[in-house]
Amino acid sequence: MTDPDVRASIMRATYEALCEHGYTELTAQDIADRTDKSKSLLFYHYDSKEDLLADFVEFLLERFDDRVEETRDLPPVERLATFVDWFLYGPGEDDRQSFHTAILELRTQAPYNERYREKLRKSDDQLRDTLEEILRDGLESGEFREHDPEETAALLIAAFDGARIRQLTIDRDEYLEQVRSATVTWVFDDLLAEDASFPAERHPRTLPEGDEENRLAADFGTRDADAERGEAADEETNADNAGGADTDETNDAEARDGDGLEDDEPGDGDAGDRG
Amino acid sequence: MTDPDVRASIMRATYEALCEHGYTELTAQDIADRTDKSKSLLFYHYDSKEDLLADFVEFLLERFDDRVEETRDLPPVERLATFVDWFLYGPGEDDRQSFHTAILELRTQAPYNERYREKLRKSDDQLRDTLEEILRDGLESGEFREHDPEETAALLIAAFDGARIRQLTIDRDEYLEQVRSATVTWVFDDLLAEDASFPAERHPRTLPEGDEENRLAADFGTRDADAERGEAADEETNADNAGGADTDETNDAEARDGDGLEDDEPGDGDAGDRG
DNA sequence: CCGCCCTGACTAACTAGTCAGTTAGTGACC
DNA sequence: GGTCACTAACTGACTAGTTAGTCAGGGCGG
Repeated sequence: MTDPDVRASIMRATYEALCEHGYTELTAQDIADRTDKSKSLLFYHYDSKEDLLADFVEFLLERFDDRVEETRDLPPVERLATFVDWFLYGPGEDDRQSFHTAILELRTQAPYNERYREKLRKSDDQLRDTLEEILRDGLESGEFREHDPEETAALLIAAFDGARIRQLTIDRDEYLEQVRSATVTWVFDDLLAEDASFPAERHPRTLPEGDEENRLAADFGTRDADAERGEAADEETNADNAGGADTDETNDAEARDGDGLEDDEPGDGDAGDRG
Repeated sequence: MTDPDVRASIMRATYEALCEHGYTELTAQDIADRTDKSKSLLFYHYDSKEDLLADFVEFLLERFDDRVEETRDLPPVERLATFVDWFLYGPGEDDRQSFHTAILELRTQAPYNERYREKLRKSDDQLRDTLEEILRDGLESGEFREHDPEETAALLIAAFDGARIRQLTIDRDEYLEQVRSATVTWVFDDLLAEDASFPAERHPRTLPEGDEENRLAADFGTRDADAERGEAADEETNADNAGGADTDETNDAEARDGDGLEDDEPGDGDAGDRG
């Protein structure tokens, strides 16, 4: 993979395909269909589908890094609140939902796939380091009471991840609000010194405009592409650009500055290859 | 499915096959191979593979119900401690691990599969009801301080589920201990009235004998079957009883009283069918 | 004319589900 | 006690559909 534009275009196509089909039903053809190139080209650039998906996870990590960087200047309490909101957004943002559903499927393959596992571990490191950094900063500045940042970080990540997973898988939206509320009660209110109280959600459940919920889609041009594509799609066995996703110039520009892919909360993995 | 013995035998085979292959790589043949019957019979008893798996989840729920019932007499604090241990067992119990890994894969299919989603929701109800009951009992008896049992239950389930998932997927065992410890610090220590302190883990990380970790396997005869089976297995395309799992009399007896399948912490689901 | 990007057509492997037919059991009737 | 009718349980062989990955070659810029 030499050309970064080609990569960006494949990554975008992969993102869209994942949203529409989920991970297990994702085929190489699905990805190619969202490109103006053929399926064969995917195997020209990548040795296997797994290879491609692993690169996609890598791509996600780069994005996540950038997002974390943006918050570095905020005071600990604000940063912590932002962190919470990354996880406990929505519900009601369909593209994000279906994307995270797909990523969750991918995560559950990690125990059987060392490549995925490795990437997801890296992601877990990033996430935990970030959160621990926030907590330590708060300790140093005296905004937070004495506590064990490592354990607390583990608890928060596990709780938020668990809430999201249950919301996605059993469609129980109440987990998001309840876990947020319980976390504030049991953890944040104690964490903060006497007078302070933990700030409320940034993007409240009722979004002011259709603004925030379009970020992801907009960054990747998903919505537009969907609209344009409409029917047309495919007639039998042609993998050509019927579903062409974008005009070529906007392609790399968009992909480069839009930040897409909210949180990616990596999973983890274990075990060896299957029998 | 009229004959309960046949069902039990299929359930056992499904359990074993799931442990060995995981959910996504599970084939009808894999299940049949762990039976002394043919693959065709599975489709005689069930309309589809999905049908069979849905029944398997149902089967799991029945088991879980029984387990919950067993703890009903314990005082709230004890029950709560037992509950924690159900989730945060191990690591190091390989059969449980691989089983839960497989079930996690199944859970992530729930967003695309109404049948699974429905069953998993039922399981979620059971779990939450149980935990809320424990918390309310503790409130009534004065053992627990004032709090919101619903929110607290959501937090605990999400945190434990999240910890387990991260342990399974990225193979980060530390989540189990850290989340347990953080939960005791932030939640249980506050929950309990002044003097009391939350009891330690029942089956400590270093198991006294090889006793507890064999429960699951023993109940289903996994270990023995594995050992007996050894090589032999299959030569080309015969689905006969080369891997016969048990002598026929022991079959139903075992399946009937052994309780197998520890916790099953159901996930949830959403969305519609795939495109 | 070389080498890179790219493609359509193909295949090899796999697997859910079907189907025509066999076997074993049960009861009824002589 | 024999045999006939009927049925539920069961099977091996087969099919239809799917999809990752290959390959021989086309075009084109330098």
